[in-house]
Amino acid sequence: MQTEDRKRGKQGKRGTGSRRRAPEATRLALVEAAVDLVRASGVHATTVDQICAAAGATKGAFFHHFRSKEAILEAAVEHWCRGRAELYGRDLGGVTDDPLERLDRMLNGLAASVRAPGERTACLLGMVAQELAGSNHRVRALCEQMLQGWTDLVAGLLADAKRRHPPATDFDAHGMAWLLNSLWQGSLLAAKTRRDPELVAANLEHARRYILAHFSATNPQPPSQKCP
Amino acid sequence: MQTEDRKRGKQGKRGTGSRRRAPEATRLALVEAAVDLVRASGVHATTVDQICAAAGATKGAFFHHFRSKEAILEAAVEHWCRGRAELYGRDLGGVTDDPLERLDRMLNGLAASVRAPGERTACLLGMVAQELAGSNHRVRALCEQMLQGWTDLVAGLLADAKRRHPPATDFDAHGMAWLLNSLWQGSLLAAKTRRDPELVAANLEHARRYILAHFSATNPQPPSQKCP
DNA sequence: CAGAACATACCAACCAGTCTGTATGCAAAC
DNA sequence: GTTTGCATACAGACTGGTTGGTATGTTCTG
Repeated sequence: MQTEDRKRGKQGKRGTGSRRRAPEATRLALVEAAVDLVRASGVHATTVDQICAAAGATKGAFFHHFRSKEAILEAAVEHWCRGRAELYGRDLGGVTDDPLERLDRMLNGLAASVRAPGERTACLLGMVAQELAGSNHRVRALCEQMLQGWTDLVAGLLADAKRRHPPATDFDAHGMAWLLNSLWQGSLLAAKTRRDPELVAANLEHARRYILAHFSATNPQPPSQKCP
Repeated sequence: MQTEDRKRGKQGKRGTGSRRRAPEATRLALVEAAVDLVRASGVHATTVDQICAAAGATKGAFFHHFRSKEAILEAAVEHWCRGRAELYGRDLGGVTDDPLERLDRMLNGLAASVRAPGERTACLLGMVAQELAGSNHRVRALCEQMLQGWTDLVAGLLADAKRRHPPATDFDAHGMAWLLNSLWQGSLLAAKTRRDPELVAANLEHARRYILAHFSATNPQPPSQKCP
C-alpha cells in the first residue's frame, strides 16, 4: 500500500544516520507500529503484515530484525514500558524532593495521560498480559517483570514517604504499590469498555485520598484542587 | 479425538430430558467449553474446533446452535455473568439485611472465589473486554452492559448503606462501585500475571477498609478477622 | 414425513514464517 | 583507486498449516 515513506529511504536522501539504509530506524518503526496496532486491536488480531504495512516495511525487513511475531511483541512491551517510565518520570523530576508530593504529581501525570486528546485508553502491557499470560510463559514472565519494575518504583516512593512523614496508620509499601498498579490496569480496562477516560481520573482520585489518609490523622480528605 | 462423552449421547441413554438428543444440553456444553477455553487462552487463541472438541460436539452442532464465533462469545459472556451474579449473590442471601454487612460478605466471597483450589485467576468478562473492546463494537457494548449491571448492584448496596448508616464522609455510590469493579478487574489481571491469587485478596482488603473508613469516624481500620 | 438436531467432508481466506534474489556499504587485495 | 569479496539490509513471491464458515447428508422425534 503506502510504502512511500520507505521507498524514499531506498532511493532518496538519507534518513537519520549517514547511510541510505538506517536499520535502527526500520526496527524502531516496526516496534512502534506494533505498539500502536496491538494497543488498538490486541495481539492475535494484529498481523505481521499489518505491522509491516504500518511501518512502511516489508516482510523481509520484518523477519530480518525479528525472529518471530513473539520476538517483536517482547520488544514492543519493553519499548512501551521504557517510554511510559520516561513519560511519568518527567512529572516527578526535580521539582520537589518530598516523596509524598512526588507521588501526588505522578498520580496527576497518570490522570493527564489518559485525558490527552487523541490518546487511546489502552496500556500495551495490560493488554499483552491479559491476552497471553495464560498461554505464553515467556511473555507472561516479561510482563510480570515490567509490572514489578513499575511497582517497585512506586513502593520506593511510598517507603520514602513513610520515612519522611511517619504515617498515622502503618501500611505495607509494596502492598500499596500493587494496589495502585492493579487499580490503574483495571481502570484502563473499565474506561476502555465504557469509552470514558474520566473513570480513570476518578479512580485515581480515590486512590490518592486513600493513600493520604494513612498519613494524615483525619478521615479520607475532601478532593483537593488540582489544575482546573 | 475424544468424542466419547457425546457418543454416549448419540446411542446411549438420555442425558437430561426425555429425548436422546438434548439440544439445550449440547448448547450449554458448547457455551461452558467456550467459557473455559477463552478464560484459559483468550478469544482469538480459542478456535471453534477446540470448543467443539471440549464440548464433545461437532462443527455441525456448533453452527446449528450459533451463527458465528462471535455469537457463542456473546452467549458465553452472558452465561458467565449470570453464573457469577448467582455465585456472589448466594453469599449475600438472607443472612442479614444490613447492606454494609452484606457488602462485607460479598467482598469475602470475591476473595474466596479466587482462592478456590483449581480455580484459575481469570474473569471472562475482563478478558473479552480487553481483547475486543477496541475492535468489536457489539461485544464492547455487551461487556459494558454486563459491567454496568454488576456496578449497579454494588452501587445499590452502597446507597442502602449510606441511608442506613449516614457516612462521616460522603461519597458517590456509583463512583465507589466503579472503583471496586475496576480494582477487581485489575487485581485479577495482575494476579494472573504474577500467578499469585493472594494479591486479589490483599487488594480487596484495602478496598474494604477504604469503604468502611467513610462510614466510621476513625481512620482506615485495622484488618478484621475473617474466616481462618 | 417434516423439521430439528446433528455429522462430516469440504473450502476459501488468512497468516506466520521461508526462500530466493537484490541493492548497498565497507574493507582488504591488487 | 579500483576491483573483489562479503556481510548487512532489505524486497517480495511463495507455502503449508490453520480457521471460520458452508454444503450436504443422516438420524431421530413428534
